[in-house]
Amino acid sequence: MRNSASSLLRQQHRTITELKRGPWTPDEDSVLVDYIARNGEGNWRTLPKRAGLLRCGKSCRLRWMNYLRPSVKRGRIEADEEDLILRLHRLLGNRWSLIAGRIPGRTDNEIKNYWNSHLRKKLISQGIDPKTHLPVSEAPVPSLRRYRDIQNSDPIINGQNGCHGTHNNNNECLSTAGGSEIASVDVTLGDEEVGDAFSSFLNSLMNDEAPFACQNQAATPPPPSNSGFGHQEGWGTW
DNA sequence: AACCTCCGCAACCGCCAGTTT
DNA sequence: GAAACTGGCGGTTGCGGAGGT
Repeated sequence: MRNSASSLLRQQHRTITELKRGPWTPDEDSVLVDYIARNGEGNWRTLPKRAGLLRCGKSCRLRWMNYLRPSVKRGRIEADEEDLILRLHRLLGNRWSLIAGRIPGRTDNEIKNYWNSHLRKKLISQGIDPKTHLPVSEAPVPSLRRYRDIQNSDPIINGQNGCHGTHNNNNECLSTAGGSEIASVDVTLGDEEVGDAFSSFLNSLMNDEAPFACQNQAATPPPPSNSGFGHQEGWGTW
């Protein structure tokens, strides 16, 4: 315990005395880009030292992921992208990385910022609860029936716009289950049963079996990921 | 011109889950 | 099996610019 405490202190001391924070300079950007071009991504912890940057690995990763990657699309969010964000958020909630994975070139950070600064306010001004996507006058917790209505009325979710099956962690289509399964759940269930069914639906989302279409499957094979949902927004070297 | 407020966005923080030792 | 390490995620912060007074 004492070892880890002193290690932490050393780490903090190092952070305070050696590591740079705040906005990145063009010079730092080019060092990072050059390094990754030569050596590829990964090993973020040791990357700064090897690249000669006075940043923590986390900061380097964030800068690369959100700003420097060639696949990152800059500029304003288009109307169709906004529409897609709204629909995906209605289904997934604040699962920014999952949402970003379905919008080529956009990062989770960008979508999160756009949501918080634009879309959330837009919905509120329209009298819609940004959490439930329902009119504020309605019950805060969506029922399964309402959930089914959302799915049936949404071409992205109900599969009229591309694939609509289950996906694994690599964002590959596995089956045509998912949305249609949920949509076919008996809506005459009692409150508790509805709660259970809804919970299981949410669990399926937690396993990335989201019943919505992903339009970019073929063109954008995702990188392998060692964590739950995978980071699906890019397809460079991982 | 100076000050204030608001807004957008880059960056940071804390936590978690998966992997490695 | 436990601890340490690593990468990733979502929430939050704070800076800088724009616009208003």
